[in-house]
Amino acid sequence: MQEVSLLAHALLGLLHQQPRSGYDLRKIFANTPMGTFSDSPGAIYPALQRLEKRGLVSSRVHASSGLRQRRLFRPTSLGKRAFKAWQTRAVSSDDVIHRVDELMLRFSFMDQTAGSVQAMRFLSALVKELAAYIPNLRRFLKVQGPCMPLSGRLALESGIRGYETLLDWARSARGIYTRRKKKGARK
Amino acid sequence: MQEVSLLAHALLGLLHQQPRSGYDLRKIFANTPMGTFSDSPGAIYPALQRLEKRGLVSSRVHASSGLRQRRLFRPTSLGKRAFKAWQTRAVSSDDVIHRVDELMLRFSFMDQTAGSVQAMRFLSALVKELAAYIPNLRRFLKVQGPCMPLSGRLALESGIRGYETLLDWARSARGIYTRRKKKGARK
DNA sequence: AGGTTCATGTAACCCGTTACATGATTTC
DNA sequence: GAAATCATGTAACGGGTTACATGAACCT
Repeated sequence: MQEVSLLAHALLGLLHQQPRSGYDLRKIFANTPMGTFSDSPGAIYPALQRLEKRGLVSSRVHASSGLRQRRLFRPTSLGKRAFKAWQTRAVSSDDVIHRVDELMLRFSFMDQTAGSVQAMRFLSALVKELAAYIPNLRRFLKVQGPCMPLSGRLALESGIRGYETLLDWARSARGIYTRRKKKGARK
Repeated sequence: MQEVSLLAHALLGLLHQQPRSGYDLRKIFANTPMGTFSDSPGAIYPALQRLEKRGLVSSRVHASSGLRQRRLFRPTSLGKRAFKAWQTRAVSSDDVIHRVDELMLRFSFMDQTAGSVQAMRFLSALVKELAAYIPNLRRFLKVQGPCMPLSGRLALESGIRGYETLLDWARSARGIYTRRKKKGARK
């Protein structure tokens, strides 16, 4: 699949849950914690058009029973495959350094579309990369900190704590999947 | 000041520390934790040109003693004023929801350019907005969590923990400034 | 009848990405 | 003298932002 924007992946993920219109998607971005994405029509409608042009979603106008007409989108089988391929890509150190948002989006829809085995694999890879990266940041802070201004040092400390929190989260999330799997096997 | 991109603000902040060339700035983005910004020449050189066109930075070619020529940039007085105005803007709930990165960048250079009083003001406002916002997220998780897929719920939990970590950090950072100020006053 | 919400679009602009280009200087 | 690094740029492309536009259905 040709590269598709982060917003487009968010749309594709949401369409995996159920068919939705552009307006539905806008409301999600406007009213839920997924609101880190833009809810502007100028972002969403063109993104949906591009997805359709690339054959990743299909749409049909619904004008059911006196309601306003809505164009409902759903992923095609190509779209489903492409989405899963994107989700299950290897987690690189570059992802951790430059694209944490994308990683979290990939995980958000993981067990619906790729399954819990993939989710665990993902979390393990994330733990590994974070555990490798955080010491570099700590080392940088230790070496460079003394010659940095206070606010700069504190800002860096904030970033590091964010990564540490993410690492804690990833470990506990992995634990949840592990316990869940054992319980499933015991049945 | 007309709106200027986040990257441009990062450049302007770094130029407040000392005059630098485009290449210097690229190296900073390539080799330090400020690497969330792009180090590509196609981003940085045009951004510097725009800053110069708007009168926020000035540049002069240095060809000192057998070295390669470097174009050194420094903020103009207009640039300094604009940067400080940007840093000391009120912290809105919208900033906390959609532009945390920008908030952290604003803080990163705070005590060099706006002073520690502004830094404390900023941290207090940040604490206030975060303390107001986080319960909304917790509430959403409690209400919507049960009907969300596991990975979605966990992703949201991760986001909330990130905000909680940021709140903890902001409180402790404020404490550091407060103690520092008292100590300064005692002298 | 008039205002609000639903619902879908378009167009200009800005700017970051990617890739390419160029030449000088240092290093081996 | 070849390779790597220093140093600065340009051009095509993609896509998000902002603002505007349109009309149907619903509410009062």
